[in-house]
Amino acid sequence: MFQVRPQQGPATDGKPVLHVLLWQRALDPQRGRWSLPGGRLGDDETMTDSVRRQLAEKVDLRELAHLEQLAVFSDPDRVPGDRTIASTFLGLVPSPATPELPSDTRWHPVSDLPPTAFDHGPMVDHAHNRLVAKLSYTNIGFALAPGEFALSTLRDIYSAALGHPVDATNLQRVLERRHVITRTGTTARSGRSGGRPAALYRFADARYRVTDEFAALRPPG
Amino acid sequence: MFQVRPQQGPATDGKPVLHVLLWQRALDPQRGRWSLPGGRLGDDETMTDSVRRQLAEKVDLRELAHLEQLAVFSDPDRVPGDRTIASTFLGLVPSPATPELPSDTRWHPVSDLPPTAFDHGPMVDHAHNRLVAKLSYTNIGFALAPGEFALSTLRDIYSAALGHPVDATNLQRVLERRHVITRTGTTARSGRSGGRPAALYRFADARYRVTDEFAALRPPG
DNA sequence: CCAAAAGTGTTACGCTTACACCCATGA
DNA sequence: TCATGGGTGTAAGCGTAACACTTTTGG
Repeated sequence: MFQVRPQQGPATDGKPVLHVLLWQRALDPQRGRWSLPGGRLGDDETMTDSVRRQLAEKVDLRELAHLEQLAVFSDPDRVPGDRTIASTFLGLVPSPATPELPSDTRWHPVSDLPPTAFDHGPMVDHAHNRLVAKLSYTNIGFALAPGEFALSTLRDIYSAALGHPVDATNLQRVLERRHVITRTGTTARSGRSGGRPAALYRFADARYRVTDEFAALRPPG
Repeated sequence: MFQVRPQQGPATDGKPVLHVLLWQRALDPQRGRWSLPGGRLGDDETMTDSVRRQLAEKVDLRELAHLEQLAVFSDPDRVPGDRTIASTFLGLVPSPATPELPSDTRWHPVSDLPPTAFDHGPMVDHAHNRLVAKLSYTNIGFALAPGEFALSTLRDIYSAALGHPVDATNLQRVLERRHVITRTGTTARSGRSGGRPAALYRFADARYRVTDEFAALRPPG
């Protein structure tokens, strides 16, 4: 479960950074290490249903804008004890939301993960890679962005999720040409330091769609 | 399991076409329909091990040049009876090989599938889509091509797998620039109808590699 | 009037497709 | 020498990144 949120800590400038939701294990094995939310699959539920059920214990599911199956981790020794197979999912939470969290649960910057349990570190890496790729050729950004937003906000979100700077100008034209975002017609008020008020946009669809099979958002340089 | 092989049948010109290996069910449920090879996962085997074990019953595994996990199908009603979850794999067999097959097993053109069992039709579609995508940005072609080949042969293979015409000239330059293929230095003899002898190439690596994250092989037009 | 932020116009570049033209061989 | 297939050179198209310049607001 990923969300772009302001960087924590006193000495930081609150710049938006991609975070992942982790949960600290209270019991052995691997007590104290951080895990992805999850659990066992019930006999009569879809995997998706199961994931939603597991996540409901951690956050308010109304915040979940996208949920999608990713890879399966099936090494027989990936966890001690009985053999278990983990099917990972990509969940996305839009940016301004601040779901209440249980005390054992916390958002962590993906670029600075705490010690992770089992194979959950590689799982996060893999999911992040998929997110980066999908930002290029789908409209998946809708699940990270607010309902309406200024382009500079969207740039910050893409930049955080992709892990490299993004030019707002070019992002606008790319996403408009693909009909991924449209202007609402309204404009935001300008901030206290002045500046021209920004036009507001929204995503054209609130459902996952492949918009351009061969598109790319490249890092600068 | 995919392979590019000459089109079957009397009235065809033997043009290479992408085929998938299917197996005809002898027993109910769905007797007579065609299935992907597979079976249950043992307690102490990796999924990959399990797949290799299942496939060994159908073909000589030395022919298998690539094997990779794809999506999981987990709808509780996808098969009757006990709830089962299917994890699909992409297997590739190089082109000139002609593995011996059991009598209930046959190669079928992916563009003309027989009635398939359960959800195996969508599974084949999905695997084909992944193959097409990966031909663009990885060296996965090595697993469909012979050890050495003329460029026109490789063009036929790519064309069959992608499902659209491919220009041999451009394929050469694209794959050479990415260091996916290299010249062997030798040349093939020209066919009985004359023509300039073709230079022979081989794939630089015989292992799966992402060669260019943002590359594309587009259909003409 | 100045600083700050947003938006526009334009150029440059990389990668891919398209296609006309030249090369080598067998009959 | 002609037909056939292989190979080279080159141009065109498209999409994206880069960046200078203009517009609109607040102090």
